[in-house]
Amino acid sequence: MDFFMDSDMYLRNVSVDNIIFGYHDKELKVLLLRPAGLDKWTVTGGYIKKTESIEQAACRITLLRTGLNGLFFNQFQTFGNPKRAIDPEFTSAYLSKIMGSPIPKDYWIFDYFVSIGFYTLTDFSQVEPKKGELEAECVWWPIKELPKMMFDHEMQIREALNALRIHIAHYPIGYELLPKKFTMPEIHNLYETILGKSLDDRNFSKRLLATGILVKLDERKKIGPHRSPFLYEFDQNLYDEKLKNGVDLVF
Amino acid sequence: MDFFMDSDMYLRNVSVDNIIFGYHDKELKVLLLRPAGLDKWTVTGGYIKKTESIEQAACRITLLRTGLNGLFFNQFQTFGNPKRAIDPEFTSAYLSKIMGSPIPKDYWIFDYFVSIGFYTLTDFSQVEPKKGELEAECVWWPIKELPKMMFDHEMQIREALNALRIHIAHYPIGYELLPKKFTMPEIHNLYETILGKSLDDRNFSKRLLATGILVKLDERKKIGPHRSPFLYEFDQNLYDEKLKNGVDLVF
DNA sequence: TGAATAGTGTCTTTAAGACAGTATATC
DNA sequence: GATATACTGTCTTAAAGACACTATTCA
Repeated sequence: MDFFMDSDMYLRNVSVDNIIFGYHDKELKVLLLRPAGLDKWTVTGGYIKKTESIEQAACRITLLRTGLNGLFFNQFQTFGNPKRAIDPEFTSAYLSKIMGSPIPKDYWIFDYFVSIGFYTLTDFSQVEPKKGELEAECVWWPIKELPKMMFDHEMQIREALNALRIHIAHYPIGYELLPKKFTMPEIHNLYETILGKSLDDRNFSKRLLATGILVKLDERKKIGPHRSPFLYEFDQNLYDEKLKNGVDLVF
Repeated sequence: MDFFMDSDMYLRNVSVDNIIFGYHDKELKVLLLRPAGLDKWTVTGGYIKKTESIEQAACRITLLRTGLNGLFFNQFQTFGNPKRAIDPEFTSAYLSKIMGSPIPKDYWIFDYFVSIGFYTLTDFSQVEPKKGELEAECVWWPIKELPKMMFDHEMQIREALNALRIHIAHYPIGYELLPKKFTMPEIHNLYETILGKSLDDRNFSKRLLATGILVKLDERKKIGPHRSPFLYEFDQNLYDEKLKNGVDLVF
């Protein structure tokens, strides 16, 4: 694993945790890793190269686990306190094994790590999760049934979701999470799923259309034995402008 | 200076920058330091002890510069990219002088620092700024006429102010910035000053009173050859509850 | 009585929120 | 025609925003 072999490449005592949310078909999931030999899970994360920014580190981690570049992401909170020092269970299971020789008790890796939290959004149906050498699994977990988590990662997911909910009240969302052409019920479901509550369909479409970011197409989606919904797409210019300057969509 | 003498006390490659805002009498200021021998200024900041949390570090820095404890503060953003590597001007002016011997070019202090940004609020009339050994000055600067700043600190101040403005749209403010008893015009000025725009006095008091966080006292403030305004104080319980659960005060 | 600031009420406009019936596609 | 989902309009209520006159204190 490159970190221990090339530890001079990385900044010390600071790392990035990247909560990768995936949405598809009414389901919100989060990408988690299970280190080999443990039955606890972690969010994706990694160290920061001396030559890259923290944002570049977050993107690199996303690329590593999803194979995708250019996804929407946001910094939401930085965590740092002495209780975040490395988990003894993790230590015994890995470090000495990997390092070969016994590790001095005052080795710097035992100091605590400040962790910069980002969240990233994608459509999980487009992603083949990629585990690393040290992990047994890399899997999308439904946000409603998380497994046992290591460190403070469950809290981090909670805080990330909270930040995401605040974010979508002030900026448009969906570009990275929906197919290029989508129906009103689809984007309605997206909002309901992320916000975790049901939204009146009439008021929802009224307000969303009022923002102007949607373009109604002259085309319907065929979806079985009932009325076919119209397709929409985002007005790229308007969407980008609202992403920059904000838009009120408090539901 | 303790950092270089006891560098083992501190986390590496990560620090706290603390933008201390001060308000008094229609003026918003920020506490800045001028390192001796330079004509550029910095915000307050410091390193993080291995035994303390990032929040404790921010409070320690506040105490160091203001002598005050228990002020309101918030984390707002973390900055980190290779361009934040130590300023050569700063380096030549200080480091080698302080360290005595020549500093190896690959010494870890030349790697870039991730900086966790906090902002803190206080009433600047209550504060006697305290400079450290390495600084020539520690002074309150009006937010509207900042001097030449080092690093990315001008941007940090801008982002901190932006975060503060968003904050006061969702949480009450004033407890740390106003005297215990204050008048409606005084708190009106506070909001106008922080938001940087004028607010209709009738609508302002209507909405602020509607939150219930103010208690009107049976007492007026004597202020010269004109009508004396009533004094108010915060309803501590309501204020604390709104600080926790939020309140909408978008002006 | 003049100067300076405090204090307050109404109207208009806009947005939020509640609510239910019709339309369409397929079998 | 049965079923399943799409689609849409109106009314009520609450809040935002614009706006101007009277009250008080003191010199």
